[in-house]
Amino acid sequence: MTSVKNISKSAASPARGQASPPSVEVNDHLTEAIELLFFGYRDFISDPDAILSAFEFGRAHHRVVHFVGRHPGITVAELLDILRITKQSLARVLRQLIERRFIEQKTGEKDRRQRRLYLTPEGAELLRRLVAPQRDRVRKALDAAGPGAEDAWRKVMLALLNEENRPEVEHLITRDGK
Amino acid sequence: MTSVKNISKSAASPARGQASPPSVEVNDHLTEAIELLFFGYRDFISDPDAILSAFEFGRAHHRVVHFVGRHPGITVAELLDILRITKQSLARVLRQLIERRFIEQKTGEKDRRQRRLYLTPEGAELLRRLVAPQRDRVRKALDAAGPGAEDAWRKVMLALLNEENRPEVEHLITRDGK
DNA sequence: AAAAATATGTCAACATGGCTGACATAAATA
DNA sequence: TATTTATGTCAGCCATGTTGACATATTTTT
Repeated sequence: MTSVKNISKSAASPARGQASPPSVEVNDHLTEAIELLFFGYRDFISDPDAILSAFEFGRAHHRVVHFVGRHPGITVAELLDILRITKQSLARVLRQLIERRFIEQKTGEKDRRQRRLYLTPEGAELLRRLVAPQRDRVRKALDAAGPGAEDAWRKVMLALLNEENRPEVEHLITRDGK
Repeated sequence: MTSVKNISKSAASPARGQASPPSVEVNDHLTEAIELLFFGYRDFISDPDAILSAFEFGRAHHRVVHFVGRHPGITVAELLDILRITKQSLARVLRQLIERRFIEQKTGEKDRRQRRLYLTPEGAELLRRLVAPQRDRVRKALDAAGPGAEDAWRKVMLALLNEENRPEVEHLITRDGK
């Protein structure tokens, strides 16, 4: 039996590193921050995966369900703008979500070319289950970091965005209806 | 000519949302934080992609180059622990990086079964180019958020980690040599 | 010394979710 | 009426994850 099996160790033990000190990379706070983002995001998206696999869905489905839940009646074009993927990529997961009745389409009232997207009750329930562990995680992290940390954290996260995306994202996350 | 082309809009205009107010999702600070992570990470990894594509490399290569650069002499098993992928997945990108002389292997001195990994000068140069925009981005974000924001941000990011990974990551990002 | 465990590599097949290109339809707009 | 827009769809490609099986060299255990 091989020791390094075909699985990534479930709770990876610390790399028992004999690795010698770095050559090219300096160990400054910036590099540490880069890795915090990498590891933080990795863990952040880990919770929903187990839930999704029970439905035979993937992260792509998660994203669609999330943003349709946040923006009921969103059009396909708007969703594409948020996700930054092609309509063909979206179509694949969207079709599955519609077939399995997690999302429904309604023809736009003003513009009947549009297919406005809504969560069904099942879709809303799925979203609740997906979002719960992420909310927990964020709440605990903000609590643990102490009062005032939230403001600073948000400022940094917003400032990480590409300049040109900042207005959009500020609008999206506050969802002030436009 | 279709209006929603086969490309994700380069600098997506704000979703010109007629979307009605949310039903299931409450618009609290936690949900906003979740989306900040999503959008923040999305932009954060966007810079290196252009550079990588010029080399016909992908994000998988980036991750390998990054962690080999940070931990010269790292073993394959250790790298697998960090990346949490299978050795078959790693093998594919590692082979390419070795063939094209961005990474080299040296048989372990103590344990001759090990293949310790090092960046070649070309690999180190590639890493520098990949990391530069990310460092810039983080530095600007921390500056923009004002003094003291860095500490709070780091605390939150660390607290976002799975409990069991926290010691490992703290060790990795500070790389205090074990 | 022989047996077992470990570190690594490799082949083959498959799944997910990106991508491009081409084309189709219905509805709105010029 | 002609064009543009919003959406959908087919076909195929690519990157990067997965599992399972097996091979080789080396170290460790018995």
